[in-house]
Amino acid sequence: MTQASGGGRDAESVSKFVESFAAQLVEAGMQRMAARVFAALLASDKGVLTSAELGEQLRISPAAVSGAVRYLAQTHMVSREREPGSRRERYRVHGDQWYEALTNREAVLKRWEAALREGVDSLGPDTPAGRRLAETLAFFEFMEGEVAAMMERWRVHREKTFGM
Amino acid sequence: MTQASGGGRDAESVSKFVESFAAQLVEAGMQRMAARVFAALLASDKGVLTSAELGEQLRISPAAVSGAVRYLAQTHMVSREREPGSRRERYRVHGDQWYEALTNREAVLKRWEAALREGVDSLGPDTPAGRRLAETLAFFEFMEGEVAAMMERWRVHREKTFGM
DNA sequence: CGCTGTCTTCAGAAATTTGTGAAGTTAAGG
DNA sequence: CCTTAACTTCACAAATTTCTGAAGACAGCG
Repeated sequence: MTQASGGGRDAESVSKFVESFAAQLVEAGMQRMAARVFAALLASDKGVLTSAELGEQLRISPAAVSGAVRYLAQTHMVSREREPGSRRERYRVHGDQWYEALTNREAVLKRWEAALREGVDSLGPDTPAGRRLAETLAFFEFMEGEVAAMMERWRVHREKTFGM
Repeated sequence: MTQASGGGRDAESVSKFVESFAAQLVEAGMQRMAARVFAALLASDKGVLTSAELGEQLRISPAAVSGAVRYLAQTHMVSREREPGSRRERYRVHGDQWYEALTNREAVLKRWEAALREGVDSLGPDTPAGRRLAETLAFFEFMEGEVAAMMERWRVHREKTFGM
């Protein structure tokens, strides 16, 4: 049997969750196919699916899977594994790694900071606009440190709550 | 004179910063016009511009300004002010309010949490996938508290650094 | 060495998003 | 009230993005 009672793991329940969570991700700016693939992985039993499984479950072409997976791997939301002795590839969501990646807007922050620094510079640090930019810059610099500390606290909290 | 020496506030310096900062915002998912309008406000002397000024500086139609400003106001990145005794409207970036808004993904977080909760429920809390979703949910709940505390620390830090 | 399963790349069709001009709405000023 | 400045809404053209089928590349296997 695929599934029996109550809180079911039947195809429809899974699909319902996948689509609704993906919709949230899309709204937050993620590409649609990437979001759907990611949600499908999250909802899978092992946290691992092959390209074919993804394609079948989501009803999308191999090309779409390929594109989505490339994006997800680049942003470290999933990792790819070569199933040894086969040309199949498997994609895995690492459970605790992906939201760290989510927080890893670090690269993004760095670029924002660079743009702001240039702005302070070119508008002049003593102009009102320059001061405004400088304060914004300070905020991002502050954030960067805080986020790191926060993730550390999360790890501790996680151990306590979910055991290791 | 509009500007004299060195770190110039000439139209070109401003425009260069505006476009480059806007580009970063776009890359992070913001609509292009909204990003440009916002950057222009950030780089303005008073942090306030009228619709006409925005349109002229960015070379965009009133319709585009209107759309951008609506988005920015909805997300609390800027506030609108009726200039009293005139039909002009002015848009202001609040210097210290907008990045609080940036952090106010709270509404977003809430919706993610809702979707995850539904997922845990429908996949079953004792399935591997259910447990994975539950942990993710816990992460977001943890985040929500942390972000609030972090912003409080920023306010303190800000006072110290920039005076009150 | 050639066959075959699997992923990737590519060109183009389809859908979506974006920005504009023009018409519509609102309210200040005479 | 009527006029008119200022913002908003709307329909559409243009640009961009998205997804697919088909061809290509790569690597196991016989």
